[in-house]
Amino acid sequence: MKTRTRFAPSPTGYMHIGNLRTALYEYLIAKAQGGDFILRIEDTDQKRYVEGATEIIYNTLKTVGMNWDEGPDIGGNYGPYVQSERKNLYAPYAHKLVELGGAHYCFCGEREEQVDEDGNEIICKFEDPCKRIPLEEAKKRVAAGEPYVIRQTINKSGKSKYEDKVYGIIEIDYDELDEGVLLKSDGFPTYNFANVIDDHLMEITHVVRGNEYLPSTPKYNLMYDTFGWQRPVYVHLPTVMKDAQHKLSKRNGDASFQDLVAKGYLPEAIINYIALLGWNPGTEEEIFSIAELEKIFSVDRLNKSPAIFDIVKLTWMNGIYIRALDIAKFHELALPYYKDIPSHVELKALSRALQPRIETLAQIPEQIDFVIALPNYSVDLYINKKMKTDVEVAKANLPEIKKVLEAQDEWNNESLFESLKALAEQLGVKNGQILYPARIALSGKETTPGGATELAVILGKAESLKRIDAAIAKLG
RNA sequence: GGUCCCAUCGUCUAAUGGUUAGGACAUCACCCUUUCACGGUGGUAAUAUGGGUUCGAAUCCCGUUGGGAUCACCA
Repeated sequence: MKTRTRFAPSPTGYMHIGNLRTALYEYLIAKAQGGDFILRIEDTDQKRYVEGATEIIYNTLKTVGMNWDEGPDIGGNYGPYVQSERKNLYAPYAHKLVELGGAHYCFCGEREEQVDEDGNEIICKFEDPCKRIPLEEAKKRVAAGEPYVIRQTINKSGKSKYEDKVYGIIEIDYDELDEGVLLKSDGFPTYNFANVIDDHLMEITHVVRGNEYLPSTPKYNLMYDTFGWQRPVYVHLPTVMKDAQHKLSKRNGDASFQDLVAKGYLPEAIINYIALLGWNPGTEEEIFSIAELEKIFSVDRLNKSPAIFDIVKLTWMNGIYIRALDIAKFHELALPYYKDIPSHVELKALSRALQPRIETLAQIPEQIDFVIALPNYSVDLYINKKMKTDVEVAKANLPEIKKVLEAQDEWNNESLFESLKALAEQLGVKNGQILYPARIALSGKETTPGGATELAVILGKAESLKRIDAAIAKLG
């Protein structure tokens, strides 16, 4: 049988990292076995629907290259792929389940507050009195227009048992399972019901989801069994944590995929990083494209313990991806961060200097502020022990540097470096005693993206000479 | 609280009864060097805890501790 997995998000807002990782594993499980990856929108809770949320889901999946084989926008043989459009499909199954004894009509009405301590009000959930109403009578009340919901009936005792691909055998006592609502009074199914019906009708072979569903899975199995349907293979995933105590969640303002992209992280790096959060290839390699992951992914190597999302390691990995970019591509990505740059600046040279030095694109502005305007720096910057240079050295050498630069025709890194090195030799001083003061004069900063000659190329000849002049004046 | 799940360096993880417990990030030191990076070399750093089983346990079993999940007409 062809492997089919689905990503079934609710359109409730941004795509957070845990969600994206779940989608990724669903995608990879399907693709590793030559199967299909289906996108299904679960919008049965009308109250939580957020406008534009489905577009975010589409865009995110497309950006990272997780192309779905069937979905709301492209259709498929198992549509529709939006649960609200499937609304009329669920009720008949719910009524059928009642006939089969797996569910019952419940007229308890909505409970405002449930009483915990010795109150009798929570009995509806575990031992619903409505399930003792004779079916014929219940049907009459339904036909008469009395409001009702359909609840799951759990009459079994003993232990339920199933196998999960990650966690192994899970046994839960039937007494622990609540008789939850399957069909709401508004006629919509709950997740508990809709996912079973849809996964069956869409012939989903592997149900992949967060491990918060581990305890409720026996309820779904009961339904599969009652309908006489084959249970799917279960793959429950450990949680992605923010720290040892807290789950990563959008509500707490934790980074979403789009937040990370906005902060200058590359989608490829994000995918690579989250693939390794709870899974490993069994080798010591860490850098994988999604296409490579499709080839080597296997559920056997999925981990069961929760993993903490480490932005520091993601940042390192992002740096790897940035450095691997060809310079034209990097330049294109960097361009939006080049704001307020004067026209004399050589942007290509700037990109070349930046690429090996940054780990996220968002680090660009802090690196290039000196290009926009020379900071009002302290002359103490000219003091550097290792370079054997100080204010006096700068004062003596800067006018010589100026002469060389003025005479320089070929304004590129190699030629400039050769010329200044020659100057050092001619003056009988160390390279650093020329290059260090030059760099400070050009940038006014202690650390810069590149050495003196690289900065000169970035700034251009006119601006460079202007800054050297300013430095000479400053030193007095 | 009941139930379920989890537990190797600070973090992500490898080692499916026998390894000097390996790698990566971070961190520290050194090298390279035209500042800073990049790159290179090396160091610090872990089997939560107590019992078993076994010739031998990170690995299997039980308890303890710690953490997470779940118990909605949310998904």
